Amino acid sequence: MVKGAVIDEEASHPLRFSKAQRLTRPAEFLRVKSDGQTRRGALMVLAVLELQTKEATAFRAGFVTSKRLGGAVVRNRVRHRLREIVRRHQHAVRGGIWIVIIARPAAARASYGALEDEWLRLAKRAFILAP
RNA sequence: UGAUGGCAGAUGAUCGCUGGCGGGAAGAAGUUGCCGCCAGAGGAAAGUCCGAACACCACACGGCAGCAUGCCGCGUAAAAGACGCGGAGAUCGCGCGCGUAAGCGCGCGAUCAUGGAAAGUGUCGCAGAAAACAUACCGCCACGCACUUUGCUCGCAAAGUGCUGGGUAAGGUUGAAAAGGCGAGGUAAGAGCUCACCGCUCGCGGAGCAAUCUGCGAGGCAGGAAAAACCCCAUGUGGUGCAAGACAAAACAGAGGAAGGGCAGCCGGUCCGACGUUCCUCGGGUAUCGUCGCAUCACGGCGUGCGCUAGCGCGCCGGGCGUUCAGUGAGAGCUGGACGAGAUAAAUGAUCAUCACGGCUGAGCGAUCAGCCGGACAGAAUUCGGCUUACCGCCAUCGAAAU
RNA sequence: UACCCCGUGGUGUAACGGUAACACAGCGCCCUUUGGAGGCGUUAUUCAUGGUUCGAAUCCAUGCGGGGUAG
Repeated sequence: MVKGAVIDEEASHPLRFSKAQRLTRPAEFLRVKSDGQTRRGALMVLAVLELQTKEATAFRAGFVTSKRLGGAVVRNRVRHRLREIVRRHQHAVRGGIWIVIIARPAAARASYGALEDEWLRLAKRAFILAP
């Protein structure tokens, strides 16, 4: 009864993407970078780490926008767009993985649509989309 | 095209992000997620160039060193230290006037880190005689000596040349800069040597809060530039920065006390004791998806909860501060209303539509319509006051130039 | 976020306030049958803009760029 109410509440906002679903600690980023596999694109680099845990937890994502992209405004905009792309496609991604998206300098001038196409292409190649 | 001031597109939809308050749910709790309401970047939030608040560390007193500042007045929390406003002076440019000239006066504009070069040390390349104590190169000048020529009254005169010592600083070349300028007198030649004017310095008086200006008199010219060379004088000045710093508590060092059996460990002495063990208290640095600092306030009153009290937390009302709007006032100001971001891999967003704005193209006599393109610089990070730099454009006021 | 340091040819370094020097690299020419070595030449808005000064790489101010330290 209580559990059902929780499910109903979650279903009312299916596209929510809170901080708990993001990678925030430096150790987590280092782990994905060293143990994960990377796919390189023109606008971004996608790194994926398979977790060994048995239970099917939701995936977690981290975003890297270095100073090479530009000023604070440019970096914020790119990070917002990448987060928006992952948020909108979060139900297409399977669970049990950590992913890190590193923006490359060309992403500073790319539009939202270009970033979205690039992300979908890389995600397909990395086999992280749900069946 | 310049100055000053203002603005930094709006509305809606869908999906989200962060914080606060209220509600209710899970959990032992820290917390976690849900629903509703409210709030959520700038004129530069930037650079970190100055200053302040605040925090910690250091601190007997005096001095030195170092650093900073440097015309005057006022304002500000900020004495001469950030800065603003006003004034004084200097330099440069333009125009006008006076004057033979040197120079002076007036107006407009721009710039100025604007104490001291008569305390000292050092510097001023090349060129030039000389670059700072004028030891004077070419010169100029008269006297003396020697020689030559001419003249004649035959040892003197004139002219010229050379030399030693002397007098000068007028003129010359150089340079960024040359020892007051210019005119007249004066002299063998010259020189402020003397004089007029101008500049300079000093003294006295007047105006001004002051910087400074100005009148009169005197001196006769010393005192080249540069202190963003060292330096001197005066004044000010502890250091580090919110990653400052405070707190919490797990584990781990360490200290003190108590309990307990003479043993599971070990030692001394021979049936007692130390270390160790267990518990309690104190305690240091470190780690932390930690908390506070930190979101306008070390203010007042009332209510309420906790507490023996002191006091602490929360709410409401009032007050102060800041921003902004409205009214009033010549202005200073006064009155009233509204509002007060707070993240931490770091919120304030993404997408779409409509309207407004600017530009271009096309159609139309025109109002206008259609299409395309554009919207900059840039993102709070302890807070505040300045400065500087970046910036698509739009609006208002004032001014200038050209056509 | 706070603080600190550094900017000279393509690279690494020099230069009391007085003509920007040296090495290596690059390019061109000479020498050589060819190449190497060697010789000669060339390559600088001293990060930018102002200021002080007769004169600035140097002194001063501001900006720009780069790097570092602190959890």
